[in-house]
Amino acid sequence: MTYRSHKRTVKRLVKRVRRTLSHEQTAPTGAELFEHTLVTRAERKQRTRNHLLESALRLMEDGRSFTSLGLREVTRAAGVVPTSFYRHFEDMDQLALALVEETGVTLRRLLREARQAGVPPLNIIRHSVMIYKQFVEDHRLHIMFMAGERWGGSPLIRRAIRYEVQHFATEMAQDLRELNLLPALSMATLQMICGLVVNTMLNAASDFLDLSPDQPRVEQELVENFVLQLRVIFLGATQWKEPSAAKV
Amino acid sequence: MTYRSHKRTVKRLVKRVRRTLSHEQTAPTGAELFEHTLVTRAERKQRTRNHLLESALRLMEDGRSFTSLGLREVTRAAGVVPTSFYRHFEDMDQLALALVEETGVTLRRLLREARQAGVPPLNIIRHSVMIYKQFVEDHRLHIMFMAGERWGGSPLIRRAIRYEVQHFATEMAQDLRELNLLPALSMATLQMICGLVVNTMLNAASDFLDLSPDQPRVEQELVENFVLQLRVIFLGATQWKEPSAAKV
DNA sequence: TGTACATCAGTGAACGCGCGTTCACTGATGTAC
DNA sequence: TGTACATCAGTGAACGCGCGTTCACTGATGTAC
Repeated sequence: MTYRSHKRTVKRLVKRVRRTLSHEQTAPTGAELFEHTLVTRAERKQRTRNHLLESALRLMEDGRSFTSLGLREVTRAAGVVPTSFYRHFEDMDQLALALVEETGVTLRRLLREARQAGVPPLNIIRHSVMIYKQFVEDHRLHIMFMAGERWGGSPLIRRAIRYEVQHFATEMAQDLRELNLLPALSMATLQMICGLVVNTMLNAASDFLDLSPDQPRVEQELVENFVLQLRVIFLGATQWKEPSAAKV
Repeated sequence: MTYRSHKRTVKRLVKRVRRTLSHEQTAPTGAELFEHTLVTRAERKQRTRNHLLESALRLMEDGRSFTSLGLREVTRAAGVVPTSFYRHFEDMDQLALALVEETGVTLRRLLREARQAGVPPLNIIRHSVMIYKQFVEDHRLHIMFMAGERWGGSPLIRRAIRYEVQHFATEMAQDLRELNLLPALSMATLQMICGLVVNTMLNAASDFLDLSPDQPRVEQELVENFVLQLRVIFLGATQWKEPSAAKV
């Protein structure tokens, strides 16, 4: 079905080329031919949508906030006309929510990979920090967006991000429970501690990402500081005594 | 000198009123008379400047970011004409820096007051949290601004805020050292821990301020969570063993 | 004390610009037969 | 396979609007004598 359509599209383009050659109208470019013959309409729509999302992220790359982005600016960067935007999102807020969603998926992938890798043999915290640092660098735009709009964005965006962060902390708590790393702690306490850990992670991520790449010395200090902070937290966690009669 | 000037100003205004009465020109309003006779030019300039700063803060009250504020918007809220802005700040960034400065002063006041009050007799952490919560509510606009622009604002603003926060953490570390609450820890370690504490404080502040005032239940949970997180940190701190050969 | 002059916080008109959104449109892709 | 028609992603012109910034100005305040 789709294949047939493609064949016909090609034929039509060939006709257009012939028309062009004889009448000197604008010919389809090579890229145009390539595009048209390779993908369905739905796929192309999806691709434009992704361009919009990517463009928004890239515009924030050097520290600008999402709120300061303009709709026209984003479409310009994505290479489409402003009105095209409305084929994909109702307004900029909806685009932001899509970005939050994407970031949430990314974060969950981090946990899933950690789960599959299992507990590293020794030096758990430093090992995890290095993996996390790599992860943050691999997804710097998403993480920057999330960390930056976490407290700064519109209330709508903020709530969506808070939800994702909470979700992440909960999943982390469940993992800790299953790995039996802190067997003495109740689920509520694990959750509280994971909240603290996640906040510390996000702060550290912002610090990493604000670094210019030519400061290995400062970077090393940040990593060290981050490792030590997590050690303090987990040291506190291992020493934690649950109150005999829990309130909640 | 100034007093004399005032007397003359009053006389001139009286003349103006007489002129008005006889020629039906616009008369100075009561407020105008009041203002003019009460303050010097420098004081009035300072007052307008404060109005600008306050207006900017108030516009951010329901969650908008500083970056999204317009110069005209701020002057409108302050009750002056847009061009007046330039008598006080070069641009919006400079106004933001003034706000950061103000917030820094405010934060230092918090520490000073804590220092004068001394160590509370028992339940140090919960006691401190309650004082801190009150403080955050008393200076909600400044704290909101700082917490919100901390990661979200322009690089310039972000750097200024980071500086203030670091300063605050350092001062806190010195206080802990002087109070001898954690005698086993080196200054570097104290600083690292205070960094963690300050981050946790700012996160908690953002949580407090995002609450609508009719959620006492959620508020209570937030306070509780905050107390527990600080306990974990300080529990970890008391158990901390400095490495035998410190690197830094 | 009064007078003549300087300062400068705040005014108001004007500018060019990019914004978000509307609308009717184009023409490749998709579907029915 | 070909034909006739429907769909709909992307276009391009147009709109009214608020923005930041410039400029020459006003007139109360401040100063010198």
